[in-house]
Amino acid sequence: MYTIGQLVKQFELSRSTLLYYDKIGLLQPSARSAANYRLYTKDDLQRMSQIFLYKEAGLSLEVIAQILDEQSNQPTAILEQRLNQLNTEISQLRQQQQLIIELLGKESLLRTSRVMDKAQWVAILKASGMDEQAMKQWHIEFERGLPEAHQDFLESLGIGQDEIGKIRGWARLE
Amino acid sequence: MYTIGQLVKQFELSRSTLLYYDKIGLLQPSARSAANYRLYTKDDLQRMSQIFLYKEAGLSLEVIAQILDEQSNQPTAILEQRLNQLNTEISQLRQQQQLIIELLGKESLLRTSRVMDKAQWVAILKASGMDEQAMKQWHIEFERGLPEAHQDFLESLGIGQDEIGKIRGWARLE
DNA sequence: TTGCTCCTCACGTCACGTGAGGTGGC
DNA sequence: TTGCTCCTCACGTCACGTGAGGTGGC
Repeated sequence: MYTIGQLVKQFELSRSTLLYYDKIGLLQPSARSAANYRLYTKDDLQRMSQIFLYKEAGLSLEVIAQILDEQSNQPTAILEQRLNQLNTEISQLRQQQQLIIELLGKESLLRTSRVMDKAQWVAILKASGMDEQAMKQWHIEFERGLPEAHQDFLESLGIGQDEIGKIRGWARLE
Repeated sequence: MYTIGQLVKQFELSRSTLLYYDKIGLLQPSARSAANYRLYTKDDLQRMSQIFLYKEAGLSLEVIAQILDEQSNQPTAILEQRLNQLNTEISQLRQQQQLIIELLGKESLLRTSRVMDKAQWVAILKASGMDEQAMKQWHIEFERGLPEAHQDFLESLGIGQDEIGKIRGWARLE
């Protein structure tokens, strides 16, 4: 049996987090001491570590409760859904980055910031010995092997949807 | 003079958003009609479009208010800070992606998801004609031109910090 | 009178953090 | 008695969304 303070040390979380999980029914201690202290069993710890894992994947507590309490709903579908959501979230954040770069007047910051643009990327590929022909081939292979990731990568360079469409178009054809 | 409904149409936002901005003092209409309707002037619209822009960059309303009300605090520093914050946020989301991929048992989903790993990336580069030597050169150029982005890119492939350290190490030396 | 736009509260959200005020075991 | 860990409310957070109940202009 473990008290709330011992759980706090095991997993790195706060006392109020545990209180909250108890309140919403996500993790309720299996027993109470004579002095009304919360007492957690090993099973409770087990459940807590599951919760912790899914939280690291960014799932909401409501969804985590669903996974843990209804075996019917397999986690696979939910995780795949979260994966998709992550893609949209990341691309939104990248759009914010591109906007800020624009607002800042571009040139000065590109080297220290971690945002790349098309010109820089091409320059690096050329400097390492790639020619036009090889780059074309690279798009073709990228599109064939990982079409979604290809789209995503081009977006990350701040290339517009129209140009991305063109690139992917000829990459698919050849 | 524009009513709240007209603002709602101009910018695509909700009535309650405007009410909220009024309440917290971020955007208060310059006048009221006889019937106590909020009346916004062109200056108010101007301010609203500024707010909208900064919101798209992901700034909090509190920070936006600071930028708009105190000219002293130039937006540049704040925007650069947000840029850094975006980098950490994005890399956190990528870690969530990598974790989910692990949980899902990897293989099945890599093609449809947008997450790449090292092996796939190398395969594409090779298929487009790059050899070991050229890849080494590519790391060297990447490190020289955009060191931060290089780190970031390697992280996005799910490569561990230790291996990243090694790669960047020899890329800097040669 | 009927629609429509507008008004002002007040409460809910998500995952806790932060007191305030109090109790039990060494 | 002193520390320490624990307890139970209750209120705050951020950027709104959602009613409830009511008013003014065509």
